[in-house]
Amino acid sequence: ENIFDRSRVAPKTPIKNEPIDLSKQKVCTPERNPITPVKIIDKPQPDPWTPTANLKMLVSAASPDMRDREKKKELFRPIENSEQSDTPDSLQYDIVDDSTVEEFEKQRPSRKQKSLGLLCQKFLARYPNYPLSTEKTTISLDEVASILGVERRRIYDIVNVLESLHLVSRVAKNQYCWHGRHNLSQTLKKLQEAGELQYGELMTFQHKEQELDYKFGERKKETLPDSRDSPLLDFSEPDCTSASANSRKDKSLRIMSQKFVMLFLVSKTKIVTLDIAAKILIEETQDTVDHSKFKTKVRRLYDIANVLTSLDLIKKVHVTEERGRKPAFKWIGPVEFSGKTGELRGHSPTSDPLPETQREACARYQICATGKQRLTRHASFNGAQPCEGTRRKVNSEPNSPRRERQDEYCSKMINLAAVCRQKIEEDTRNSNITSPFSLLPVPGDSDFCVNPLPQAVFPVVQAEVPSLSLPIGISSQAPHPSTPAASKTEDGKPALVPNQPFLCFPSSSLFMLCGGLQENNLSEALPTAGDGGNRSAEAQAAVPPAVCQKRSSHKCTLPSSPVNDEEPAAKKLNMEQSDLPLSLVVPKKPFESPKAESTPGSGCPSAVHLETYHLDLASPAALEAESKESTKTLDCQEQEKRPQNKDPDEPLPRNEHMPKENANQPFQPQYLYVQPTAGLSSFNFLFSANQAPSAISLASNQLPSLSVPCVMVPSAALASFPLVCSPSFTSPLSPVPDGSFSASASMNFSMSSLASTTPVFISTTAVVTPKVSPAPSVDPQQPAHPALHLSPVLTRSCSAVKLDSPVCVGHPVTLLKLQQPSSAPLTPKSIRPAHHEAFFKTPGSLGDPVAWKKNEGNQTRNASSVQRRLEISGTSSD
DNA sequence: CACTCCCGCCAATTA
DNA sequence: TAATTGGCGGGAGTG
Repeated sequence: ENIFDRSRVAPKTPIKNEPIDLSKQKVCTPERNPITPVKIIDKPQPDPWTPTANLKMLVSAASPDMRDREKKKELFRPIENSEQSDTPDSLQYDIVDDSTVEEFEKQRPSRKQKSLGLLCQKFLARYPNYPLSTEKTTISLDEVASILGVERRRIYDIVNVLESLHLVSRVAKNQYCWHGRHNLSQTLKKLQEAGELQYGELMTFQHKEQELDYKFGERKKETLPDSRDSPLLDFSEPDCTSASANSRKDKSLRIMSQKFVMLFLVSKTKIVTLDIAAKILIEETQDTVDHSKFKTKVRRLYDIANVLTSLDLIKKVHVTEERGRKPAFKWIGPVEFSGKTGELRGHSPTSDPLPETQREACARYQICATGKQRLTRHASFNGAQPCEGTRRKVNSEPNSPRRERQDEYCSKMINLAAVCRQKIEEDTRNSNITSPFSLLPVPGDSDFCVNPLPQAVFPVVQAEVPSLSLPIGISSQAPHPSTPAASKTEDGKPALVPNQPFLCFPSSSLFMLCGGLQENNLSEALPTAGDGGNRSAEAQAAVPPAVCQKRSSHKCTLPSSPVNDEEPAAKKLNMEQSDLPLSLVVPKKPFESPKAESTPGSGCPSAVHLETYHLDLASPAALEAESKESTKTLDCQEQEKRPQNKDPDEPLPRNEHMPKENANQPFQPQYLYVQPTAGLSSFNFLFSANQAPSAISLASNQLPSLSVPCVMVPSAALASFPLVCSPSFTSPLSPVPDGSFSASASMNFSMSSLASTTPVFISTTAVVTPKVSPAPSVDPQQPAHPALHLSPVLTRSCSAVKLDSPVCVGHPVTLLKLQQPSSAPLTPKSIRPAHHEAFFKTPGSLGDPVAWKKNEGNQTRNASSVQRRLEISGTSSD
């Protein structure tokens, strides 16, 4: 009875505005019913009708005893604390109020009232977000359960999630210690780092999926724990952790919660769809996932999501895909603090609200290959290690040791990739080729904008996909391996193009690239793949930068890493290795490594490299590279200046802008290429929007020719080359020196020639060209018109772009199609990007030695039939 | 009908 | 062995 009364009273009393809550609670609690207030809310209504209501009544009645005892003890404290210190969350309180209100309104016990989210809010309302450091608040499960009027089981659900974020820790049986959000930022940071490592590594490595899959299937959770879980979990807080916690084996809910959070932190878009998350979290995966298992996973994710929502870390959104809308959650909590590992910001979650953070997160590229094929792996870390800033905690070990984990990761990644791929495929098929873009067009919300798939999870996937799809359409042709080209990609391995930052992947139908990739990884990986001879030293230089970026972006940024890079560079992209596979080239981000130095090739190139580095993340760099290659000549001239400037400046500038790392990371360019079935035939380039590391300080100077990040896929059959520029470009940006990609940049491309036949798309929004017809009539030779010039600006700008929008959204896309006569993809191997100019050539066009050769002349691009070259540079050529 | 997700059985762990 | 934890999935509420 008391309860009821109170309920009425209480609810209102605590009105939100004031600090009320605290006071309320205190007030109430102290005396007799400490608890009541909360419960009250619920009870009032339920009582009468529901069967359960009766139970609850009973419970509540009974509970008082317990409550009293404990409450007196502890309850007060929390409350007090809360009052004092924090800035309590208004939310919680508010919520309470609301609930109360609702109660009145409805009297039913509606299911909603019993939701885990609401329960969690009530739970959280009891404790201060930022409790005084000195006091520890202990939480008694029984007590809380009785107070809140729910079964213990539910409390476990809440506590487990909170524990995963270290908001609480288990002290003993039935006892948890409330830590509040003081350590939340640290925890998130760690999770982010862990997530990057995991996923990042995955990306880099790939094993045969199959094998992995099997293995993984077994292991499941455990894997996680290794790398990150333990750390996360473990890391103790000063206050209360108890040892006991450790003992527990993996608790799936906790682990799932962490993984789920990691997905958000790693995701560029910060949006994760439930189904994707579920798939990723299911070890086994891939296609086969059992339906039932999937359902179960989704249920759990809802549980977790409800708690996270109560914490205001995520919110529900809907992502509209082609097919329809899907439930998804968007991260609204602090984003990245990551940059500075060392620093923890303590409580202030918001530490970095800025884009930077995002960028950072994004920074590295991730690449996923899905489908049967495998991912190409790159060894990421090797190179990376040096950089390590972030990872440190994660891996204590050196690279090698962790194979297992890696494997695991790989598997996960694979799964993810597979999932994405499936979707993509489906989508594409369904919709058809063209559609993809259309999909993209997102309007406004960022949330929504995202593309269906990937979006949520990995940024990469998301945005890109759609765009990619286009190409697919094109694909009509069969793939053919076309080019023998220079590249040597070995089997499926990705190859890197030396000068440029590209990766070639062999066959797989789909590739996902995420911005962050580190060059390092690539590079390393590449080598394995086959580095073949291409690597030109020069090019290498360029590459290296990328490496740095990757991991720790921060550190890396610098130059040192570059050295390593070289190797990678060597790799080239030839993709042909396999047959059809498409090759993707990912531009590396050249982050700036100073080292770029001037490299060898022509002076220009070096400059370019540098730029890229800056961009590093940003794919832009890649673009540049390509462009360089192709066009290099042209651009060079212009750019030369820049380069020159750059060189000297580069280093500095970067610094300025970016605080390096941050900048770097931030952008991750993400590319996704999906090979249409046919796809191979054509060459597709994808530029990611994001990528550009805006942050990067690409100074204009730097910009070398192109720093656009691109992905090239050669498709033999298709003659066409589709180019896609990621939205980023499109973005408005004017030429921001900084790195933003300005529209202008896009403009830069000189596509004019292309225009007619070749379809070029530039749109801010996603444009789809479905048809790009493949073969276009375009003449390859045509003129070079096609050449694109990317102005330096672009590159720069690119970087900037990334911020917000993830790719998906409105990025404008530009597609260029070029014919490629030959299937041979290009292999820039030799590339040296040196040129100032950025040249984009298609393989075919390669013919021009000019550009290419510029660097060395050696390149053999014979194979390719590139006919067109794109110049990207401001005006130039053409 | 699809999406959510509550509820509580029951197994695994602990005490 | 009893209690605590927590995986799991049926199936109900909601829109």
